[in-house]
Amino acid sequence: MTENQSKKPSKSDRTRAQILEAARLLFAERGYDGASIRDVAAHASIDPAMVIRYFRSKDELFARAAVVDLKLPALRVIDRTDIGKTLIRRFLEIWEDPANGTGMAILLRSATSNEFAAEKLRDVFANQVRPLVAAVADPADAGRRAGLISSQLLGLAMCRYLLRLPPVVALSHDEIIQNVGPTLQRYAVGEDVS
Amino acid sequence: MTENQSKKPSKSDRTRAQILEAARLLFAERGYDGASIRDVAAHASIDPAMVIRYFRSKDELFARAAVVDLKLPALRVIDRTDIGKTLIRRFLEIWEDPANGTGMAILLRSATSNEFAAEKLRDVFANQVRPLVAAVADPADAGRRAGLISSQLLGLAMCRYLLRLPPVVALSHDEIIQNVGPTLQRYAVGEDVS
DNA sequence: GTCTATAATTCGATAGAC
DNA sequence: GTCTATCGAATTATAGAC
Repeated sequence: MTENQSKKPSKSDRTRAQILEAARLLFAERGYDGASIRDVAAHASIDPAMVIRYFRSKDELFARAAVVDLKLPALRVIDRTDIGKTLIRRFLEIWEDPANGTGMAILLRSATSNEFAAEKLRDVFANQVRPLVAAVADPADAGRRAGLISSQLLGLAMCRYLLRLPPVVALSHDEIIQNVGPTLQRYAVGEDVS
Repeated sequence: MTENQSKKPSKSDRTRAQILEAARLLFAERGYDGASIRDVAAHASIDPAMVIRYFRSKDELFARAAVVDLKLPALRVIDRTDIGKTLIRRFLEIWEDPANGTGMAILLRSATSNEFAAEKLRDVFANQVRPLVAAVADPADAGRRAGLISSQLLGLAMCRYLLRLPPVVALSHDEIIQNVGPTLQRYAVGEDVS
């Protein structure tokens, strides 16, 4: 934070990056409790003490690893009549891209048993998903609509990428877009009730 | 298993039931890793050694606690035109009933980081959800349709009961039925693609 | 049937040599 | 900057007294 604001990729930086990469991989695969500092160190081929030296504690390491930027603002200028398909396409891009998909997997894998992860996931909803919905729908309904959209998308992620339910894993991108797109379209801009 | 097939609720049986009830509550709230045998014992007001004596191991205790019977076969004789609303109503009944809701919470809370829980949840899908869908839809499509239905229902459970996303918690039963019902209806018997 | 005492691991984190 | 050695706490599980 003090010295390296421009060029040199010092050895410290590379070691730190290696630790963080190993941590992201293991947290995404096994969750917070299932990935020990010793596991992370072994996967990064360094000593466990180095993990603490660079990140102070396991909690801080997890906090650095659990960073998500869905880059949804780029979707703001879209056609309201196609928002359902646009959302589900972006969802597939995010989850099947190594960087963003890993970030979401880290949060979702631990959110059921780790309050910090749960809070971070609620933050992603409040700061990234809901504002997008508010931009295309009545702001008064945005919370409820964004909640319904999130319920479908988190459930799909659970079944396809974490729980790996065979029939959901087997779905092609086109099948997902054709089936889930209309659901999201209705949740986002369809006529609502009471 | 050997002696008590009829009447007496012996002290053993009562102790065993107390342990199991405490375990179900804590597994549902904190997940497999978060609920220790010591926690369970303390909550049942007995000694930790008793938990092992009655259930042999933590794994076996979890297996006994993670029992789910959704009682979906009772839904088989329903109108195809109303299956969406019927399913979402049954979903709300299950999750907001202390017995069944706790069972599902136990599985879902741990399924992301515990392979046994994940396998049990896949079993519930294969043996309880999918057969119901196969009874009302083309059996050739049953897996895909049941997978889509599960993605919406598990996602709703995650957002409402585990993650507790505020806008989803705030939804009334009627709002959920009105919004999610049509989604499930289309997944169950709507025209499909590719 | 219940509890005390403890074995055997595993974990996160620290101290200090080099 | 990296590693060895280890501490202290928590865990599951066992042995045995009462």
